[in-house]
Amino acid sequence: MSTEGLNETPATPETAPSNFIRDIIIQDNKTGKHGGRVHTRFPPEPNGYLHIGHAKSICLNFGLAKEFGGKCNLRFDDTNPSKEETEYVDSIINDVRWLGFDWEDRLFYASDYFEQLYQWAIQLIKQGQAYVCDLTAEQVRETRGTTTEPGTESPYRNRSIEENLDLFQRMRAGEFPDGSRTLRSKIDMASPNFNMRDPVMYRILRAEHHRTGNDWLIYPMYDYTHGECDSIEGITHSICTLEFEDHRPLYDWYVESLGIHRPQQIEFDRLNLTNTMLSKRKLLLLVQKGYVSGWDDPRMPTLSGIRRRGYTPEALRAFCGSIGVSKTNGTIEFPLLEHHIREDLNARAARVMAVVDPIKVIIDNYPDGQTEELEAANHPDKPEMGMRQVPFSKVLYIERDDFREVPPPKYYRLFPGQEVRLRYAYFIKCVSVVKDANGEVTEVHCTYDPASRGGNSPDGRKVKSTIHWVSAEHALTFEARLYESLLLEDAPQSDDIATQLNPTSLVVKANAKIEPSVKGAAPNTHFQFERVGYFNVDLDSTDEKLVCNRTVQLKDTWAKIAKK
RNA sequence: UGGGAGAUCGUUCAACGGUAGGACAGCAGACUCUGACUCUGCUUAUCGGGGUUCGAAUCCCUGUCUCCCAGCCA
Repeated sequence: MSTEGLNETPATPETAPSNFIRDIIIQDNKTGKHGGRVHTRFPPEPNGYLHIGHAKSICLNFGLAKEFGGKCNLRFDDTNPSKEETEYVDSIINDVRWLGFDWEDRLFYASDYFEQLYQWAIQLIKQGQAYVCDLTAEQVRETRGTTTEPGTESPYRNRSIEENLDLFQRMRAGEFPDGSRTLRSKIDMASPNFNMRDPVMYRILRAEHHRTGNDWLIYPMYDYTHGECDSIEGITHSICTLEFEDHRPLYDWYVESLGIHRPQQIEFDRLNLTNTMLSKRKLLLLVQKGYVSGWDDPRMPTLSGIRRRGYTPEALRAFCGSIGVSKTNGTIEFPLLEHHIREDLNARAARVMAVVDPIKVIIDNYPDGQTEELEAANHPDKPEMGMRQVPFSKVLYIERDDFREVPPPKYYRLFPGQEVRLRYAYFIKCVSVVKDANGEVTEVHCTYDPASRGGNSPDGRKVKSTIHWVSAEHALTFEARLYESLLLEDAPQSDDIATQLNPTSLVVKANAKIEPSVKGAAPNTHFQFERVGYFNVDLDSTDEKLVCNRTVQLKDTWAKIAKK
């Protein structure tokens, strides 16, 4: 059986209300501000893997472009070679594509523009708006001033244009050691906005760049780079997160000073999720310190992690559409994400019976050695997904949690004297139990009602509960990986990640049992294990050993009742 | 105690001077061969104080609280 190639279900933007950025675009189109054009971009730095926070930005940028008949570029903001790697570039390309977006032939790199940026820097020098500064990093910091005091001007601020041109050219040529000089913009050391206090445009940095190799010894800073890249690409709306609000005056200063196309920077709030780390720096730490198996560990909030966990692009897009866009600094509750993956998988995932924590059930009055095939629906609401045969025999496994020797109040499942239905099979009644030396129940003995074959009794008798099962003889043994949040609930925010980790974020059930129909299912096939949760086949699966990840549990009303 | 940006149900997004609405969560019920799904119902909000107005979440003033900014990171 296979659910390969789950049908594409369209994201539902029409269910999402408008947002302030959409309103700005509508207004701009009305006034003809950008000639009715909409051109956005998603500009990650290739210094880590994309996470679900990036998904919000991706959906926003590509989504807006699509909605307004515009374009969206993918551009790598690769101006700091010391942190960037090709591995990250590749993963980002893969992840954006997986999410379902297409930049066509518009894949760019800030490094594509290094020469142009250099020429523009010369222009600013010639315009008297940039100068080479010999101050050390520490001196620059000391002279920057404070929130209440203005900074002091660099003694090198008034060098002649000729000297600046010469020095800058020699910076590029490699005549000076790393960190010894910078090119700075000549703006206003007394500005209340620190970004305007003669910001650094270029630093000397001998580091191999993942694309330009050792061609450059000087690298442009983000602020000097971003607006110009947007400008070159004809970006109309440059959408970024809130922390860049203070940078907007500088963004504008560069494109205006250069006299080039001026895109419009708009800031929105970055995604925060309860109980979830969404900082590249901390995620890198988790990987480096080995707290997770890698960037694609299914507990990671990276796109590669949640993909491996079994989240679908459709669910992610629906989630991103549902959370809205604003400037409020909020935190989305994780259950909203879970709602969207359940909604998607409920509609599409094939049903299957699997027992994660097995306990043996023996049907005393069932003939020894007999096997029969029972018919089961692959999806309760989708007959077109077909039926399958599930083998039944005398010895079965059921979920340990579906049997209690002493039932708590409102417990509908199996206990001595109680009759339940085995899904698609028979009514069974518990008659006795066998225990080991420790008093643990090892076997539950039942009798079945042959007249109830298929799951209904001709006498109209009702049972309170239907439970899932597998035939011991026919079941496949598999490894179920049960995930919980990587972080402890209410973990205090701190850099000491170790103390915040949930010790049960991964529980491996090596002896889980599943019906034989799943044999050979391809990696990342999604299933609903009935009454347990949504699972997908993990990459670690082999022909000999099936490994499944629990994507998310089914909602569990019983768990709530039991708690009370 | 400088500058920038915010504040609407528990959470989040809407309402753009004219009935405060949706989603998630929660609660109660119906249905059910998944205690799932689905369906029904319910609870709960305009940060405080002033003003303008026939009418204010929306405009004005004022106070409070939260977030961001002093990398040669992005």
